[in-house]
Amino acid sequence: MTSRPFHHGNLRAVLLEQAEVMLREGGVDALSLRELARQAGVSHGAPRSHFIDRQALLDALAVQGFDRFADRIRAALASPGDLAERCRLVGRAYVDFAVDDAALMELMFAAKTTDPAGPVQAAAARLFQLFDDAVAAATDDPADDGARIRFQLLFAATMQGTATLIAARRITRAQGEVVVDDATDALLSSELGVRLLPRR
Amino acid sequence: MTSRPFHHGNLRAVLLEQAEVMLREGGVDALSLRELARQAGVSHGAPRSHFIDRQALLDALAVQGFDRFADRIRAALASPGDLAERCRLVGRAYVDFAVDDAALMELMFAAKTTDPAGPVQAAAARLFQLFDDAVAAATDDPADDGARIRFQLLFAATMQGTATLIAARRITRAQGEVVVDDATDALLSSELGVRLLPRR
DNA sequence: ACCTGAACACCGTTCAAGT
DNA sequence: ACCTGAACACCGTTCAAGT
Repeated sequence: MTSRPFHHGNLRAVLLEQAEVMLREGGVDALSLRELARQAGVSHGAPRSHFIDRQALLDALAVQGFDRFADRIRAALASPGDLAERCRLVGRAYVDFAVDDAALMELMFAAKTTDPAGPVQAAAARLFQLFDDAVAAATDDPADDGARIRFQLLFAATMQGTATLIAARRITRAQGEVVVDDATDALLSSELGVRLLPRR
Repeated sequence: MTSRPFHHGNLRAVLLEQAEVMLREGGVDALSLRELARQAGVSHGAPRSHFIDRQALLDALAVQGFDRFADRIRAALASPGDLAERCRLVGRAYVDFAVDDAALMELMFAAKTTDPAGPVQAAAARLFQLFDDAVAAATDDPADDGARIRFQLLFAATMQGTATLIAARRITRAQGEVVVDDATDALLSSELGVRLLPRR
């Protein structure tokens, strides 16, 4: 209702905000620069001043997405409870985000942005660093880098895959929660899990 | 070099074949009906006789993809070796397919086709039925449907996620193989795995 | 520095018409 | 049944010009 606060300084922010809405409503395909410009009340050439092309806007959305994702994971990691319980919570936060923002998630993990030095890959690295730190803090053997990486990759892969199966409607959300719990149990009781985190 | 064998009966097949090439080379975005028609030497309206719209062609590609995927999994399941070894092979076949045909895989698991009675979901069901049959054949407790489903979902999720992480260039292919092996070990030695497959 | 507006080349989709 | 070709509405991108 409130008319957009003018389009002087903040067109970039307005475009990003509206883009996220369009993304959630119609997926990547529904995201059009011209439509975005129309909604913002500017000419179709205006976005060019802030995003060199469509991919640049998608990249910016991906960076935002990774940062927001990281916030959720951080919150789950900081929750009370023992290690297994916190693992489950992180897993659910992972899957919840990936399912609720499925189109954004697709964007984040689409390999369009292959540049390893780019801001998207950097934002992704910040997210995955959280897992690394969390496992490092919980382990009895902080020096065992190899096992730590293997453990967290296995964890991330399982959650990522669970989210994909839900998004593809191969399984329901409820089934997804069971998978998360089963995965947590299997991981913590595996050779790798016991080596890193003997507590329990 | 060989001029297309005319476009009488087989335009549909020609379009699909060429579409798969374009898909592999440039991703979904690079797939244009008009370009496809141009390559086939027909007018831009011709594809309409075989695919009602672009999505219909994408769906047909997805169905083909699931069937080809199923062939690979079947081959891995039929290979010699003990259960753990066959699990690893299936996992690698899963990840290999998903990485080599990343764009096709994206198409297959994109939720565009939400219709549960559609041919895409049916083709997907045929694939996942293979996992179900394989676990059922290997288990000592064929009646435990719940555990079987949970086990195979956990397996599929892990492989799917591993493939996504590789495609997103978060991990290398070599790291992916380690994840597959670790996942196999963790799954088979988990409570769920031991319940179903006590051998070993 | 930011935005406008015309221009260009490319789409998907529809549909009457041909064979 | 299958294909043509014009028509329509929509894109992304470029770029000179304005402020």
